Amino acid sequence: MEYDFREIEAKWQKRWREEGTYKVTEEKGKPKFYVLDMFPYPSGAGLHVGHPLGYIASDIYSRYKRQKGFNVLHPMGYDAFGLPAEQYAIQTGQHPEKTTTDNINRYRQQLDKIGFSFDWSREIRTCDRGYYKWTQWAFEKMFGHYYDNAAGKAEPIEKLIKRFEERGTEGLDAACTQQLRFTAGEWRDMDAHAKERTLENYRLAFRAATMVNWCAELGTVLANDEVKDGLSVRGGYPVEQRLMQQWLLRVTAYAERLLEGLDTLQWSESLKEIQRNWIGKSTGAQMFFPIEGHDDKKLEIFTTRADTVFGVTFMVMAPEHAWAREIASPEQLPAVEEYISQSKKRSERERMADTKRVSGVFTGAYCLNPFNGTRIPIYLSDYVLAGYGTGAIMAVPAHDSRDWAFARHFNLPIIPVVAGGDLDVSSYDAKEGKMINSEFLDGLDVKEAIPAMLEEVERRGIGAKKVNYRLRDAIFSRQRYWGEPFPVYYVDGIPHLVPEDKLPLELPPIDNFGPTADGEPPLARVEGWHTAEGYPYELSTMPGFAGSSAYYLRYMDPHNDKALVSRQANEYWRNVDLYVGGIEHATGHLIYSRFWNKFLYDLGYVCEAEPFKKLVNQGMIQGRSSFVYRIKNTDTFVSASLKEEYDTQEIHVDVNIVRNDILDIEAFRAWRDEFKNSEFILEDGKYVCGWAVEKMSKSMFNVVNPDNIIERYGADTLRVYEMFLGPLEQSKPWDTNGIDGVHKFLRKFWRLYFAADGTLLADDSEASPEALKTLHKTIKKVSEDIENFSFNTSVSAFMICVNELGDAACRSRKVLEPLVALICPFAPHIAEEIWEALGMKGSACDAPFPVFDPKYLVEESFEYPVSFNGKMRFKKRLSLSASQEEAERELLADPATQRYLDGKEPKKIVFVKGKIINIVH
RNA sequence: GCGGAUGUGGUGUAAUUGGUAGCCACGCCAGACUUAGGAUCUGGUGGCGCAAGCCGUGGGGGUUCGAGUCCCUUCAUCCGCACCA
Repeated sequence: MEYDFREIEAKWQKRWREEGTYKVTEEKGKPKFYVLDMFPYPSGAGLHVGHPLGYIASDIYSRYKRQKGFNVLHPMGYDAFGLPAEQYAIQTGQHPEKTTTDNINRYRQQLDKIGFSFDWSREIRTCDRGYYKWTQWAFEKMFGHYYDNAAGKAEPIEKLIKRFEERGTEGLDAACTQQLRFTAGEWRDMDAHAKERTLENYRLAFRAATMVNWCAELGTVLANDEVKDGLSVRGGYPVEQRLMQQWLLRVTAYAERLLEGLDTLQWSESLKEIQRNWIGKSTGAQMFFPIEGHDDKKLEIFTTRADTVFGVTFMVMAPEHAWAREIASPEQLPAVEEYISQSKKRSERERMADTKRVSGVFTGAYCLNPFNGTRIPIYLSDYVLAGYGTGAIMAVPAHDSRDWAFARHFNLPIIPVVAGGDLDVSSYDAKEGKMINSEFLDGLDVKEAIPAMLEEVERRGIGAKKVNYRLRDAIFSRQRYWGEPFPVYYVDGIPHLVPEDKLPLELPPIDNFGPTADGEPPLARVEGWHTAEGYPYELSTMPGFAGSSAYYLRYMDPHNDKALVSRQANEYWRNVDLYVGGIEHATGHLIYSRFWNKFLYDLGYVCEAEPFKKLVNQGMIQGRSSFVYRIKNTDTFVSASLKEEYDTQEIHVDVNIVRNDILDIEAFRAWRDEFKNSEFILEDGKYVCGWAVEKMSKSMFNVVNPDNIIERYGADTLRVYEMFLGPLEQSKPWDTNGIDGVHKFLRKFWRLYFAADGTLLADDSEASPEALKTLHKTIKKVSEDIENFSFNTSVSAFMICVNELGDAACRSRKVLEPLVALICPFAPHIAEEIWEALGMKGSACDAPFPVFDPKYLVEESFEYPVSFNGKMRFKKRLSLSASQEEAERELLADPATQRYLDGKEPKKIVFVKGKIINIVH
């Protein structure tokens, strides 16, 4: 009986489904382990072989942990709201709900064939009303809270209102959009609109008019992480800056905690670094520079280099700065107006595109250096951003390259205050060297001068130490249909929440998905999109990241209609022990869900401050495209290594009709009509294709579908091969060449247990020491590899194991039984089948994972290398019990040693761990 | 510009963490078998050389008895941020 993977895999997948093998419940006293994959967005194209890579790795780890005795939560679901389904709906008129359901069904079929140990009873879909109820609920909680910096946590907005009534803003330290100052009396005098506007300055979910990334083509705004190089990530359409009233989440309130929390996480350094850069903390000072002729105004700036204040030769304000017109001198005002309107016209994209161009205008106004009273001219320039710091800087051209370029362009003085560098060539930006021209700082090192100056700034009352973050609040509304509706209605323009017991506010059906004629979001088309009293609901919907921000919590308790997650379930499962997914979510989902979790943590709904303890980023699977070379203007194709002799054109060819770079010529002729009369110039009777690594996509004809692989080789082969391909975290091209090796390995594995006629070979004979050694060597290696996510090397270890046991004709159950349990995480179907054939109890996936016993690896003698002057010459076998002196004596007596020493005396013999390694002579 | 990662045979990769470079596979070569296959099995396969041997981990330098691994420098590729003061 040969290894019939088709029958075996169908049989076990059916049994797992029917018996609910992978269903888990909370079990007090049994240690839990939560393994999560980033759930997929079910696109219309289905899965290609790259998608399951991370799922296979996490499945191996889940199965391993399960065999190690853990209660493993390993769920799966779908991130089902989002733009592509809606774009498709606009093009075809098909309702996103239908296409999404179709796609999900297709995904599920594909996933099921791979043999995952998901507990599907916990499946969630972000577009289900029972799910998005809790997305809306969390939003309402954010609306109802503000962030108290003094308390270091979110607090109910009622507390803030009470405070305003009693003391106004006095002593308030809260996260906000703008620093406001008002008294209790002023608060009481505000009308309802003013009060709400004031509260929205503090709410964690709030409305504000902000510059947003507007994508006209998609008809919606996008978050910063949804835009790349001025184009939308989805679709690649141009994005422009626009001032719009939007809902936002005050993510910045948590900037410091998001940063600090990183130190507690087992994430890759590179990913943590990406998040640190995105949060962009910088420590420095805010300082006030008096403006000449405006006694009531001091120009506020932020700097990280307070030490260079004696090198300030001009000031720069962003063109959008509130005082830009006010301080301009009458002579300069027209030029200032002109510059402001010009830079308004330039989009963010243009500003990004020519960062080298220097532009600006003198305002005619002057500041006074608060340290030495020097008059400093104030300029406007768009290299200063309105949205960061205070929108104004002190310029130190000697030590900042942008200030240097500006000074050169406008012929402004450049005063060095740190020794070093050649200021005729460039500025000297390094934070090292001795201070000069700086009065009391002279002679100090920069590293000493910075803190000394900060002290001095505070002592003289010129400013204060200040921390700035680059992180921005997340824009939370999308002018689209296929997303969570905001549970918000407006009374006289003031937002009110849909009562919690009325949630969810369901997404109404619709049949035209485009924006309305006057540019309103699609929900404006819905008749009756208002409360019973007739108050209109919010028209925009929530962005894609809303539904994915707390989904890991919902898996803990997916059917609960009283809470997002019950306290009991949350306290058992706590947080995700292992999260596997792509690095592309570094500045999106992985920031938002940490924020979301910390917010719920502050409110006491969850018991862990961080959602994902350990995170592994699987690499991207790229495509490996194949090419044929057509001689221009002919139907003749020339084999790859001969192509230089002709004038050829490179054409992508479907990788599925190429094997080991050899083209299937008949299949090629049949592939497309235009190739049916092709002629070929061969080499060695074969047509060899060229190849290149490219993104896996239909247009490159390099998409490989897992269903085809499974059909031909089986799911176990696919699983093992995907792991064998290389290190999990590394990006690599998919190359179906080589899969035969893995498939051959599984067949060899099968033949360890079954003769050609299907009879079981395993018997009760004693295991040979060699076989036991092989087994335990493999257990050791595989266990260590799984813990280190080094699955490719464990596959190699299995291959060596099978080769050795095959050569030794090992039949002992003492070796063959543990081996099944060992391979089960990788190839569960074949393992179950053999487990059953061996007559073992229960299921292989519940079998205890074999434990390594070092006693089987103990040897009496050891082979070690002998090198001379570091050059390896021969190997020698030595008794392990020998002392170093004995070993040395025996080594020197060896004729081979004498030969290499060639009569010379050894100067030194180097021993490491009792082994002789090197003889120096 | 700043930050991070990577660089090893024809290909994917491995290397006991400073100790025999190339494990395990793919491919290729030779052979066996055969109901001729996209089958199976055996042997070989880093380069140069008939050989002893020499050379080899992007390049150059260093530390060390010994370097793919550590340090300096340089080049290339990929990723993230980007006028963030």
